[in-house]
Amino acid sequence: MATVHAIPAAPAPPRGRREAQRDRTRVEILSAAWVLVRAQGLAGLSMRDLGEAVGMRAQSVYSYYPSKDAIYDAMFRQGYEEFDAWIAAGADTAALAPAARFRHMAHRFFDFCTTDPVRYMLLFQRTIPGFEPSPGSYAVALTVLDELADEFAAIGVTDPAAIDLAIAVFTGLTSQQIANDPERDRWERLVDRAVSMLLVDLAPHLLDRTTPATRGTT
Amino acid sequence: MATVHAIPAAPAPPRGRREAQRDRTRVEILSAAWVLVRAQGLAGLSMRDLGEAVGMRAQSVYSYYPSKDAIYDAMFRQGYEEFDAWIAAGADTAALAPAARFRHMAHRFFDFCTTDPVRYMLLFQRTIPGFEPSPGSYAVALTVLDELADEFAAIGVTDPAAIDLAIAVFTGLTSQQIANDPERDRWERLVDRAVSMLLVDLAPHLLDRTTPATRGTT
DNA sequence: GTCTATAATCTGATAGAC
DNA sequence: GTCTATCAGATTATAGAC
Repeated sequence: MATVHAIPAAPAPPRGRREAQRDRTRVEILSAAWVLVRAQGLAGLSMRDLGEAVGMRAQSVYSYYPSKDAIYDAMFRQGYEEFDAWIAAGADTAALAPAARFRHMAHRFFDFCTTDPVRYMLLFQRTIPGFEPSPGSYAVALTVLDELADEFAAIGVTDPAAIDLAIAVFTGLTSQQIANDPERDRWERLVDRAVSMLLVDLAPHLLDRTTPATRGTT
Repeated sequence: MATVHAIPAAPAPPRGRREAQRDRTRVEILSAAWVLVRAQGLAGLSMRDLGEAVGMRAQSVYSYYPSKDAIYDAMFRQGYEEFDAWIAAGADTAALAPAARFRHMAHRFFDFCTTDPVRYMLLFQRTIPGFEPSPGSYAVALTVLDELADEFAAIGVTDPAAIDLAIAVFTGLTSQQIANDPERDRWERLVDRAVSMLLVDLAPHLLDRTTPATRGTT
């Protein structure tokens, strides 16, 4: 219902102390929402608990977010902004050879997902009942995924199907790890092997020199 | 902890008409639960709706299942029994060459999952709030997964890590398909490519027919 | 075996006082 | 901006009549 003109990842700077305080509270609420959701599951978030967690009545939360879905939406957006930051943080691997860089990226992606399974579910699965991201937040998601595609391009992989395949492989490993062995590393140990396997298929030119093809090293 | 001797998939036969009718009603309730869950999501199941769907009051459902979790548990078990039947139905591919059989199996697995996304979530993801399968149902799941491992063994793949990797790849493709492109085939089209890729890694001997095998024989 | 009645609790959300 | 009060409903589950 509200005007959804907000351009992705471009929050207007607060205009005064009032607005600054308000933004701070919004951030605090969002942060509390993440804590609750990690403890009770994505669908288990309730406005009551959320209010209590920030020292308010549930009703007061509505002064900051107009609905529960708006909170999910803000979490979705924030999650993708974190994913964006994650991508940017990988820039320091630009010096690595493409194959090594790909391997590095794979491990980092796996870590990004498994360190916060709930965030992973919110961003990459459709597990939440009636929630659909707003156009604005979805636009952020698409932008970030485009940047991920750029990362693939940087190591010479531009075929969209190849990128889909690679992402599917890593999300598959991730979700198996989260669902079936959350405390250990049964699938994490397969990341290297998956990388080698993928390289053969989608970037064989990267292997034409000295082919290390290490398997199973952690 | 409990005696896990209970042999999966061996319900005692009903002892009389009374019990037969009761079992029929239980089946009817379960079937209605699947319908509801497909429409409203796994977590959206309510006893009210379920009762209404079978022409009862919600309270009467408790005469057949002692709790909502018991219904989830029965669905979990039934899902794995269907998966078991799915495996058995693949026996007619025994005549195929191993690589072709593997390919066939991959496509069938993808179909099994995508034709009922909710079942897929219940069986292979941990998306449901507070539900844990009972020891009995979990034993069924383990048995069926063992049979799946036997299928891999039949085409010469016995390394547990290799099986984990293959399953992760196919569940990854599946869940991407379900979450991001439910009406079309963006990831389904990648199944063949994934199969080829996997074969190179985990069963190269199946591809060595035309080249001098210098890797050593079995 | 199904019902009515109801407990006990949770939910998201709104109105309006201060 | 936070509160009280409250709506209007949902939920699972139990007790006991018939």
